[in-house]
Amino acid sequence: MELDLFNGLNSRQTEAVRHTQGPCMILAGAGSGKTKVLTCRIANLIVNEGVSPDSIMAITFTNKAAQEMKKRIRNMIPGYSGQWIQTFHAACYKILRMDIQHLGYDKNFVIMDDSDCKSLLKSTLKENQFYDVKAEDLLYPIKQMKNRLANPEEFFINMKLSLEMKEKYLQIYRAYSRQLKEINALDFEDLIVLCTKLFRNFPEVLEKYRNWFRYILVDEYQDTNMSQYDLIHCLAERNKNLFIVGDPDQSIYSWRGAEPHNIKRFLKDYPEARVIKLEQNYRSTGNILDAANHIINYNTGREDKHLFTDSGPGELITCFNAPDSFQEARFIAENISEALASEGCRYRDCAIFYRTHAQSRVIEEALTRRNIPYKIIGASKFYDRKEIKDILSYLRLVCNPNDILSFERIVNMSKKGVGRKTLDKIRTLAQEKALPILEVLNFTEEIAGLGQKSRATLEEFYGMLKYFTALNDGGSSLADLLDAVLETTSYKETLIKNDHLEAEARLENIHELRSLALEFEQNGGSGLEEFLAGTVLVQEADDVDDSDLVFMMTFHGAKGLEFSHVFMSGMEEGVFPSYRSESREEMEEERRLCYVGITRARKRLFLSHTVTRLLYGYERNNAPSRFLKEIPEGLLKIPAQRVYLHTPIQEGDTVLHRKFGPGNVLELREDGIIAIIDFERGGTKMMRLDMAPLEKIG
DNA sequence: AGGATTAACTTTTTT
DNA sequence: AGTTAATCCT
Repeated sequence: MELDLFNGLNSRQTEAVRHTQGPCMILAGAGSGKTKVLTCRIANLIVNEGVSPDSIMAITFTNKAAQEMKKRIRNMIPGYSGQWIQTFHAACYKILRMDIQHLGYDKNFVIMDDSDCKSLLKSTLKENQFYDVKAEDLLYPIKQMKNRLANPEEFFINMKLSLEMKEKYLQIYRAYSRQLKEINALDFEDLIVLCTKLFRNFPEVLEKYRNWFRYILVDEYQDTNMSQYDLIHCLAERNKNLFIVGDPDQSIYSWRGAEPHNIKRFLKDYPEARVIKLEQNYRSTGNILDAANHIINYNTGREDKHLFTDSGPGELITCFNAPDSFQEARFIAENISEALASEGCRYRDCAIFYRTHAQSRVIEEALTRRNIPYKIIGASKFYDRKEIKDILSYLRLVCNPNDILSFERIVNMSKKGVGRKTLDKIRTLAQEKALPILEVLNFTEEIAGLGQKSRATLEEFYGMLKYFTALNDGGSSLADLLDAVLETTSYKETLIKNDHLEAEARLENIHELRSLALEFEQNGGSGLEEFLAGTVLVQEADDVDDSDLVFMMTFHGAKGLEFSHVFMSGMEEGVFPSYRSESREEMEEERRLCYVGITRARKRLFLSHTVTRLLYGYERNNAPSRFLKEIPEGLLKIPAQRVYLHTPIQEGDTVLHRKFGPGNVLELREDGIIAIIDFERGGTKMMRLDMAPLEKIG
């Protein structure tokens, strides 16, 4: 019996889903149903072609995309495990957990996130007394070097720096690598790079995985970097069952090491590859699509690709020029209210995009004034939060007594008395004795010049960690372990004492961490190592969910999402495109970012720009974005200039003035810009409603 | 050792 | 403007 996977697919999609053997590249335009194609193809392979489910590997960039794929396939094939539908990093983690010993690492390695790496670099710089090098200056080149699988010597020598600096960089890089290895830690890049090393240097290991992964699919191929390309190529080059999906026009991460060129490289490496273009868009109205097509056509050297839709032109695109960013924000708020009232949409159908997070504050304020609920996506990540990092540091130290970063983070937390000097002594002793940093605390009497107070703190800390370690070794659950940590450290009490304002939110986060631990174990996860790896690999920020709120995010954060009403704010030269994008390549990436933004919209698109904007403490007069001029005028509708008020005010309303207190609105003049108000304190005044600090209270 | 002040920045951040 | 890191001061 053939599962009907082809119902509702167009001919191109069907061709893609039916593709079974050999290399294939799908050029999938925005909203053309690429996830459908990916999931249906996997289902087709399993159900109709008899392929074993676990011999299929599907790689994504985000956990969200991986989850979504698993979910959709499970809808077609109940009980499907999808254990190799993973992000690049998670898949590599799984492989390395099985085979990293070939490379001389321990199986229980830990993963360091970027802030950990930065701290590590900082301490390395200090040790070497390189005061003229900043950790950030090194972090990016090191990542870039690893992403490109470059030779360190060559890479640093080719940097545009003085010879002395190049040598310093190389020296720090070596010290950094040594230290990572010493504490049995891998950074994000290592996960990929070490996997390729494993495959290249140990043919029998590669053979095992090649036999395992008979079919490989890669999503968002335009975002792969060189090491990721190499990884996939290693696995696929023999049987060539490689199915890649990508859209060069949505490549917006080249600044992070992605090489969109990999799409062309794929065709060189697999000249026999079948290429299928998905150009029919099922998301946006004709006008929106038209605008997107016009803009992206300004980029050079594009593959010929033109999105079309069967749906009608729809509404025109609204383009508003606001006097300042405050009125731009009110324009957005008012149009959201209007859409809710007259078009029957919900808050969650609306999204506001901006180029930088700094732009969100003014908009938030306007939404709050109108009582519009909103949620900011992607601003602060859960596992980046201080309280979470603190608590996790205890667990990490239980796992890995070498974890010097976690140690330094928490050793001075509950009881004070350990500062820079003492830490230096501990570090030195650890080196002398070649002991893990934690175990040095067993020898506090050997630390010269240690005060009574410091010693007491250290000994208590050591006892605490031994207790946690015993709990973990005794097989206690993660939730119990977390409770023990919270209890013994009095973390909550300290939090409330020191941090009245944010304590509640922080406590909530700690609670959430406990839930995550419970969930991890309920889903069959086991072991502190794997849980901790998950906390690094799943950097989940606040996510678009089922709640009925307006979503606010950067253009980058909008990729992969869709909303019926989209507001693109700050469409100004210097803001979007960013003033930092100077070269043609950078400008074209900004344009692709704009293309991504526009193609998120289903029904209505609102573009706005301002005459003057307050940004970084200065008022700036920005010209309208070049992207606005790239949209044919016929697609645009320019609303009449009007003043957007904090709150719509009518005659007879009661208002509250910041200085004069409550008052009654007697009369409105000049189309409602000017009001005559009778204040209880201060008498009758005439004021401009767009300037005055007024709130409507009745 | 730890709080207080000042200087230095500020694009985007899938893992 | 607003945040964060580095430095100074007690």
